[in-house]
Amino acid sequence: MAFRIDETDRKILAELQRDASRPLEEIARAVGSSKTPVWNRIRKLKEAGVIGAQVALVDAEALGFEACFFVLIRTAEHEAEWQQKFLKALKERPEVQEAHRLAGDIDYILKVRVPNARAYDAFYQALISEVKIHNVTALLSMEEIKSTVALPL
Amino acid sequence: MAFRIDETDRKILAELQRDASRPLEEIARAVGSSKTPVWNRIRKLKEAGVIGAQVALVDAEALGFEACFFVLIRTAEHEAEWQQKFLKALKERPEVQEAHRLAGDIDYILKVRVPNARAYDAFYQALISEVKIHNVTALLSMEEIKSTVALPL
DNA sequence: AATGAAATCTCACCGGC
DNA sequence: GCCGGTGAGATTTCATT
Repeated sequence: MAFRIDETDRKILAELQRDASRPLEEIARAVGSSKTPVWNRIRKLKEAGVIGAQVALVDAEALGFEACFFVLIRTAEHEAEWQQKFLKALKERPEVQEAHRLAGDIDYILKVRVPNARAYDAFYQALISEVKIHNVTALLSMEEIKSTVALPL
Repeated sequence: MAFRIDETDRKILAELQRDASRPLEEIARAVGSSKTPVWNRIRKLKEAGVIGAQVALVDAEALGFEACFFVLIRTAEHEAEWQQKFLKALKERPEVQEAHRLAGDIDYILKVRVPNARAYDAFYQALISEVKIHNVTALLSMEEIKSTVALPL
């Protein structure tokens, strides 16, 4: 199911991951080709779902989202019904930017972005009132050293 | 320093975080305004750095990036020189999508995206040979339940 | 099949009101 | 804040390799 990518596709994706707002002609020049072939490749990559949405990145700090937590979750429950409810809760809460189910000791990790510690506590209280959770550890970020959505192509 | 945002700005940012490829007129309609005022607001938000780059989101799975690790790091070293070297290493490695310095017991958390477990091991070996690290725990993601860059505006 | 020229059409951007 | 003009650039077609 992994989409077949050649070197030119790879370069195009790398460019679009960096800055998708530039004119097609500039992208084409950057990858050493020209408009039409690059445009056709981009179209195919979009059709195949390799390229998804095109979004504007917004500065969290500038808007006062000063707190970022990584939340490690252990649960006693492993029934399908409980999991359904838990996943639904995560997907519905916009402060959850990432949620992964893990292998091993810890069952889930979340990345939660909120204005301040108080807002995190509100989130936490709401979550544990919705679903039963065995053990929670919150790691508070002091400094965002690096943050990118770009894949290492 | 937090930029002053009103309700209309908030709606505009929410739209641009969802899909920045739509024509200005559509954005304007979605936020209940019209082209000129929306355009002026977007310009100001860009000048203020609230809106950063515009990027294409690329599907990691479709390109064979099947493995995602969260790496918890404890270190004995806390001197400036060591930290410099460590941060530099993280910033230079493209497989590190996120890196945060933490408060508390664990010093750093990384999010590392690689094609497979072998590639993670290569990354890990390279990292610990560059800088001395006291203790590392890798959490392997089995399932990406949610992943968004959008802030909960 | 891939390219590049060229034609058309959409829309960002900037003026007047 | 609305309206409309202008030109850049996206999208399509076509001739060429």
